[in-house]
Formats: sequence, C-alpha cells, structure tokens
Amino acid sequence: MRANVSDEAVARLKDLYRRNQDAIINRIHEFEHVWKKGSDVELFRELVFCLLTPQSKAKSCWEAVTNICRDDLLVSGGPDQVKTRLRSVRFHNKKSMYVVKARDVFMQNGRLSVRNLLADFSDVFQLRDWLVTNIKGMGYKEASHFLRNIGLGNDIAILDRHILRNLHRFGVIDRMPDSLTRTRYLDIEDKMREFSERIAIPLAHLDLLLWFKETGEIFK
DNA sequence: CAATGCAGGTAAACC
DNA sequence: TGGTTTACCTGCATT
Repeated sequence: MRANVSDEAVARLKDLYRRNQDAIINRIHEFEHVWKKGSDVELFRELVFCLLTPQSKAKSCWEAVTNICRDDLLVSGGPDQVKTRLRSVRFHNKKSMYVVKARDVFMQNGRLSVRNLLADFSDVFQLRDWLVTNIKGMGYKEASHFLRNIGLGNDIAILDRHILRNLHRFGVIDRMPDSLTRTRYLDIEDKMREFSERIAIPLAHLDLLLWFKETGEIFK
C-alpha cells in the first residue's frame, strides 16, 4: 500500500488532534455538564442559539441570546421584544418567530419543560427527528448542533459547510452536496462515522477538531 | 467611502 | 414523492 496525499493529510490531522485533544475533551465535558446540571432555561438557551446561527456569526448569536436572557425575555418575551434583541443576527424577522414558536412547544403548565420532553426519547436519532419535525427553523444540522451543545451529540455529526468541505478534502464524500435532504444527511453522517473509526478519532472529537482546523478556535 | 465577501441553513414553492 | 431552487435579509471586516 503506497502512501498518498490523503494518507498524509490524515497524518497531519491526527497530529493536530494529539496537540488539541485535551481542549476538545474539556469542551465536550462542558457540553455534557449542561445536560447533567443545566436548568430548563439553560437548555432552552442552547436551542435558541442554534435557531439563530444559520448563515449568521456564532458570536453575534450568542450575544443576542445573552441579551434576551439579560432582559428576562427568554420565557416571556413576545416576537417584537425578541426581534429587537436580534438586531445583529441575520434573518431576525423569521428567527424571532422561530424562537417564540419553539418556546410554545416546550411549555407545559405554564413553565418551560425542556428536559422532561427530551428525556422521553430512547435514542438520540429519534430525538433529532422529533426536533426537526416539531421545531420550525430547525433542520438536521442545527438539531445536531443543539444536541451536541447539551451533551447528547456523541453519536451524531454536525454537517455544516466547514465539515462538509473537509469531508470532501479527505475523500470521505465525492463532492460537495448542493442540498442536504434527510436521506443524504444520514448517508454522509454514516460516512463520517466510518471515517472517524478508521482514523481512531471519536465522531464528536472529529467535529470539534475540523472546526478548530478551519477557524482556529473551539467555540460552540 | 463604496464595493465586496461572508456568516456553523431552513422553509416553502416548484416540478 | 423527493430532489432542486429561491427567499429570507443584515452586520461586519476587508479591500
């Protein structure tokens, strides 16, 4: 077996992993802490963040979430009140509606019950399907992003443009998909899972690693 | 200062 | 029926 470009790229990736493994593991522990100890508000805050991020800057989105919480509008704020806190977020007209609608889904007897609802599911794939079906504005990528951020993402992939570009570079997928249907998402997710097993980097670690490789930071 | 590129995509309409 | 296209829409950094 002759070494090729892909093998060298994988070797560099594994090296990058060795040098950042501790930071990655620490970050994943922080995610898991949200599910273990976080309140319903904290869980919902992560969901709102993920509703905001499509085509937007993650940092601006998290600031917007912080502002909504600061003004105590996460649970009680109306669409207009939420919208004014999303000024720096792209597509805030639609996203402010998504936030308010999502909150209604998790309201039980006048209080936010995120944990109860999510804990009912036996596996994360069913849970993700449920989120995509019931939370308007949430597709497979952001549902996976949310689950990862609350510590339930060990066996799923967050197929954003950075990850897809890398999967293409590493020959995991033949070409960049121009759209991601459910079938295609699950198919590429399987291929990424096989890739992670082949190079002995856990799927959740691989996501953060590739993200770090592209942006130079481990954020959310 | 104007023009340009880019932000962790999704819903709905369309065929 | 499921894949593809289009609207959503703006702040911010760079040139």
